[in-house]
Amino acid sequence: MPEKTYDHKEIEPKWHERWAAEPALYQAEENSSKPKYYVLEMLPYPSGALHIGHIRNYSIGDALARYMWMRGYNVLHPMGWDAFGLPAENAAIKNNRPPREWTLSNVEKMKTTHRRFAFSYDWDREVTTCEPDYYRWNQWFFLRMFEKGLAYRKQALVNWCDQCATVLANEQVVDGCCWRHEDTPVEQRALDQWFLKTTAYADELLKDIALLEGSWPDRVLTMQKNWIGRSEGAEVDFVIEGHGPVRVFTTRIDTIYGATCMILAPGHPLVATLGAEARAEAKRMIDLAASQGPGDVEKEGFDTGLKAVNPFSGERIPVWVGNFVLMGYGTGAIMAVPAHDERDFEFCKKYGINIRPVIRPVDGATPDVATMKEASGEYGIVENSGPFSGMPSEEARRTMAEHAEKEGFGKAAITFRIKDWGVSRQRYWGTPIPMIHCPKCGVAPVPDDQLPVVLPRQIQITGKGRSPLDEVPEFVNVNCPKCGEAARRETDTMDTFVDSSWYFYRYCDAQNSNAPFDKAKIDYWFPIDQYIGGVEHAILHLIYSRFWTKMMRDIGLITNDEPVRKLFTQGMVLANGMKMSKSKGNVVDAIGVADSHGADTARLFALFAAPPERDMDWTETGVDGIYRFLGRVYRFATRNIGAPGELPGGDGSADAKILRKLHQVLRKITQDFDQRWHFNTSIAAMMELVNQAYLEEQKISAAAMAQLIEILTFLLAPFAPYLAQELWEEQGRTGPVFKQPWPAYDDDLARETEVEIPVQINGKLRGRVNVAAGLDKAGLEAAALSDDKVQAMLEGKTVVKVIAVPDKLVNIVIK
RNA sequence: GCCCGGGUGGCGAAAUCGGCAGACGCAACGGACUUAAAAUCCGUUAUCCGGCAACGGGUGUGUGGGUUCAAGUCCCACCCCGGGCACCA
Repeated sequence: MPEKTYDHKEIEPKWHERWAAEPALYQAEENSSKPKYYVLEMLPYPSGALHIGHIRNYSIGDALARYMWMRGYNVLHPMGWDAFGLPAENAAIKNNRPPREWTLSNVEKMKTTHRRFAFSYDWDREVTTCEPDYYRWNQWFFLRMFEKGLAYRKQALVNWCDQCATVLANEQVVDGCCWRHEDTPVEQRALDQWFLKTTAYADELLKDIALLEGSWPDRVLTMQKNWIGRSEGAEVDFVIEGHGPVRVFTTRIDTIYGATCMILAPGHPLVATLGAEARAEAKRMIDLAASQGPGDVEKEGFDTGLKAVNPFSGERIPVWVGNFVLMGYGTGAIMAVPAHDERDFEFCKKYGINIRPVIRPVDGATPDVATMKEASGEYGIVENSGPFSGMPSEEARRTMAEHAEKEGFGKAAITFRIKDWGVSRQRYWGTPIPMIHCPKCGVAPVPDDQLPVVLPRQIQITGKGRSPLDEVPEFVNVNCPKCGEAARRETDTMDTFVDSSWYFYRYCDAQNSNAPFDKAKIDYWFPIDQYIGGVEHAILHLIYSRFWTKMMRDIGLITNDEPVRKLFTQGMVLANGMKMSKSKGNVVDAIGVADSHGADTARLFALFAAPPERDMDWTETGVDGIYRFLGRVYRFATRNIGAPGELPGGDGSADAKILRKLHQVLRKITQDFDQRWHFNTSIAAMMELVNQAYLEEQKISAAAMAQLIEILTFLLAPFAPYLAQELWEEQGRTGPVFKQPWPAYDDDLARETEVEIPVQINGKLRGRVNVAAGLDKAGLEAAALSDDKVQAMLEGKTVVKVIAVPDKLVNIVIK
């Protein structure tokens, strides 16, 4: 066949069209005898355009999906849209376009790009979270959780901008001010909001991390452990004179005799009972903390004038309010032990509060208050602590907690850092929370048969007022499902993390209109065999998803404990060494690359430039290099397909050589897929193969050439689907190449017959010998020692030792 | 401050189990083809010293130590870069 020039503009549109006419191409089989494989990339937000960061993510998943098809699996590879969220509302304000219209048009654009890149998605299972057929199940789950006490209502603080008269999302707060009013500081306001009880699963979420070890990245598991933040200690009541008991949480009850004051969080309920001045000061601290964000904040506080009684010692200590005490952790109140806690030390030093050491280091003296520069948090021997003096810290922690429990003023306790999940958003573009507020009956759930509570489409979004839904009377005004009287619908909508917490279950049964999914289908497909996405979702999305799975299991919908068997987090894509961002204007658009170089080139380069877990740099010249490679493959294949069947002249050594390389590369790539996922080296291996094929082209027999081209086509199939399919057709074959069986490598063909062995003398490379592959130690040693050059170097020296490693090297130690 | 990654040619990187450091690609340079250029094909390219040369020798994986016949790889100490968490009592 005459050589053809590679032109992606001819090949790609041709197959793009043909594949569009085959809707079943990437469908998962419903009742299959094959083993299943569920590969999933994280649900994207439909921003309107794919960039090369997406391309990298999907290229990894798609290569894997296609490989698993070739390995004979029933592959589920779905895609959908995380379609609710703030950008649609912002677009509505800016361009006066309805959020739904804006979102769905973005979905269409992105879907077109997905198809352009030939990602093998089963679009029959597409999930769009802003559509009622999806979000009705968010509501349904919410009701189930409400029934079980897992969804509840309580007051919580929100960011408030006075100018907009609206609630701001955290990302709308810039430097403590409103994003649209740069000189309006954000205030904290308390609103009644809905929460999901993630803390009910805190223990299990932590414990089951053990099930994920080895198949999730360690750092993700570490982040989750820290996020859950289990901490063992004790709770103790201090009686505040004139007020009654206030409970503190401490991990160091053994230091309680060293407590010299009690400190309340500014948001502690007791603070609300103080005088106007104190309340104003506490409010100022709360707003300041919210506007400063995380970071080093100077500790400050004030004395309330109240006294608390230490239940162990009977000592009266002052009660302070301190900005560094968090209302959201423990009980919102602490006992300050400045001698043994760094933060307490800093605070007490600043305000001249007493410091009293009560722990002596095991191998040292009790710290001297006069010269102390810092707190000592070490365990040691308890002293100056009444009957507990002399105990080691560990023992004292246990004994003192038991004592507190016996006396009725405390107990051993475990506290978690993880909080319940606040799901209320004072927004329009989200799932309506299916609740009704009745003046008579209180909060009443919407009955199941009235689901979904549909978002009204005719709506004015101005960015002002509490929630846009409040302005829609036909939405708000309902009759109470209990008493039938006039009532108000809940106007908060759900956090979009709700949508992404269970979408991968819906993929298994996306059209079901009677239930979120059919259990039998979940039993077949779950867990997800391989989940691929960015590490930025290590905590929120992946913890919420785990929580949701456990919740669904406990209401009897599924049986699995964890949603994801294996997790892979790919690295970021940089553009010419810089992080891509809209503000820098260096976002590389996927369509642009597909136009200029083709989808295959973009996909291949996304995998070639670095190992997938590491950050990679996108460079135009690098992309050119991949394009050249594909051109080399195509020209080589086309000119050699059906080449005249002449046997090689000579001994056939060129055949043996190229087939050896071919099977070595096939073995390497097979192993890369099965174990290591270093596709950058897989692609490098293909390049080596093609380079060698160019050099030996004239000497290869027709039979070897046919094998070479066929296997090379298979090797390309997971990475460059267009080119692989085109080559498949050029070889006179039909059907999708990615449904062909993956070839088995032949170890015998791959075996080297002769190897070059480096010979070292005292660890330095001094020569090389050619020997038969697999030659044993003795033979290797003999071969090395008989080498002329080695002989010369050994002249007049004593050989102390010879290390010979078959097929690797020989090292001769001499004196 | 704490917890993860990472540091290898001019650049992206490779070296999978302690065994030839720099595969593969980019860039650069040289050659072939061409009237010419592009494209393509073939080469060279860690670095220093000696040599016209083939070649020979030294150095080299952030720094300093260590283990070993042998260290990019293992151990100890430290420096730098990136990311995450950050008053969690």
